[in-house]
Amino acid sequence: MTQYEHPTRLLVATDCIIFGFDGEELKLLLVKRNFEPQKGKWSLMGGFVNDDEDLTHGAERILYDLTGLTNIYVEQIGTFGEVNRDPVERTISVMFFALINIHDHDETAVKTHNAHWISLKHKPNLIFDHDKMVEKALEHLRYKAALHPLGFELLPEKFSIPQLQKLYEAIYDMKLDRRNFSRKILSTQLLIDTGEKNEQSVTKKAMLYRLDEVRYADKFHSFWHFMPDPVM
Amino acid sequence: MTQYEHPTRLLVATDCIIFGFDGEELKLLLVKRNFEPQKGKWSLMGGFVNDDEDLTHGAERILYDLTGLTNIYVEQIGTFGEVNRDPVERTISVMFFALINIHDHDETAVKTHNAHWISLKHKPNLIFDHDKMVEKALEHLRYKAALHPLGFELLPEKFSIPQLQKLYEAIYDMKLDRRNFSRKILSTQLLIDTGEKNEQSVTKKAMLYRLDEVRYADKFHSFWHFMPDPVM
DNA sequence: AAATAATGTGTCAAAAAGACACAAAAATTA
DNA sequence: TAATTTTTGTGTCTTTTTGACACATTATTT
Repeated sequence: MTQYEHPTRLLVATDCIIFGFDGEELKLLLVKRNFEPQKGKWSLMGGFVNDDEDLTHGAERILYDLTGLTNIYVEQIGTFGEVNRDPVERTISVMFFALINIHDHDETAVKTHNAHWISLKHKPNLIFDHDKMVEKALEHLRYKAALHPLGFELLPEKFSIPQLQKLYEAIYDMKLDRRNFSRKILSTQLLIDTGEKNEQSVTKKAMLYRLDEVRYADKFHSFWHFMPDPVM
Repeated sequence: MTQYEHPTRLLVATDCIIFGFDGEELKLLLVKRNFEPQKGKWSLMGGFVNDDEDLTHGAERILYDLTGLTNIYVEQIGTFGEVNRDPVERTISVMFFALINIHDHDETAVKTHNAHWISLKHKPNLIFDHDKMVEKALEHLRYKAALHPLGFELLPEKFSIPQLQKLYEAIYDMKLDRRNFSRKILSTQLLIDTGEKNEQSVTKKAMLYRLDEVRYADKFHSFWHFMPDPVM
């Protein structure tokens, strides 16, 4: 047997929902399409899966093309396959969720693809079902960041606790108590004091920490019950 | 435009990982294949996605064929698409996770498909990457059942707290304290006392409860931090 | 009638979470 | 230059939740 008898073969694509954080707002890397179909409209970055290519490889290829980065935090978060989701031709799309440190990306590559970092709060409408994809990804981020310490993937190597708090406040769109936040974060023992201070700050300079990589890898899969219950 | 120019179109399948609980053990509904390829071997129930069929519809069709049930708890849990995962021909497989009350299924339909309920602990090796699929599904069940009250989907309409505890002990393969378990379950206020008792029991008959459907729907998405931290 | 097995409920101490206050650092302004 | 403002770091107190454990009840078996 070299082929199944089933008649239907479909286009398979990967679409990447790429999150970044600039210190204030949660952002998405979106593409303003300068090609058909839907030229001029906003969309996620995606591409078709090749014959000889694993799904994850396809996603990593796209992410590398667009950001110049490898070793990105990537997760598959689901597959959309409704018959009419793509008006041109039926396409199955596997969604990948990526978190990057926004300052690390290759700006030239981003420009080449006509991509832009857009604040989630000002996200334009996207083509096809890409809005639903973003929603799914955001839900996943909120779900997972409450249970695992993956927020660090969005921050620079050295960061302060107030910065981390701003990130969590951006993810959940809510205010947190500074003192309880700090206590909870420090109790995880995931942070190592660098001895340095954040010189960019306007007022009191905050202490900079870095992630304890060993402990992070070790504790990543243990639930940490971090955020208060999201009543979804 | 009626077609994209990209050359590669692939077979797309759905595979269903179906869990049931008999009061003692967690079970899987598996198929002993009486067709090629891999005739005689065990596998998950699956099928190719048709031209005019949504992914979820494909999964529900398979589940209905096999169990005679509709309104099953179903979730998409991921997509496997490695180039060589199916030795016959490259196939993308979208996995669906289903929880059913084992006593409700249609035995004739199950027999017709040469399917059997197999205890997870005695699961045989499955074809292709189906073992990895089961592992993924079990991980998902453990993850989700700790956070959402979805265990009830596996129980009959009326059930006792000790029955529920046995289910959780089967899912996590660990013993729980009876008194603390009961307290935590009752504090959710998801259970309604039916006033009846479990007459099948050999010794003291346990009180039977039923799910508060309204509260269940309402609270499903709020995290309930149910199990102790699984140190995965 | 005593022993056994399973069920229902209660107590107590430790840990975690939530609410809140005060002091220190660094820039701004009066 | 001194007071003011903003941001940061740390501590306390109370309430809630958790984990460990004991005892009484029900129904069957010996």
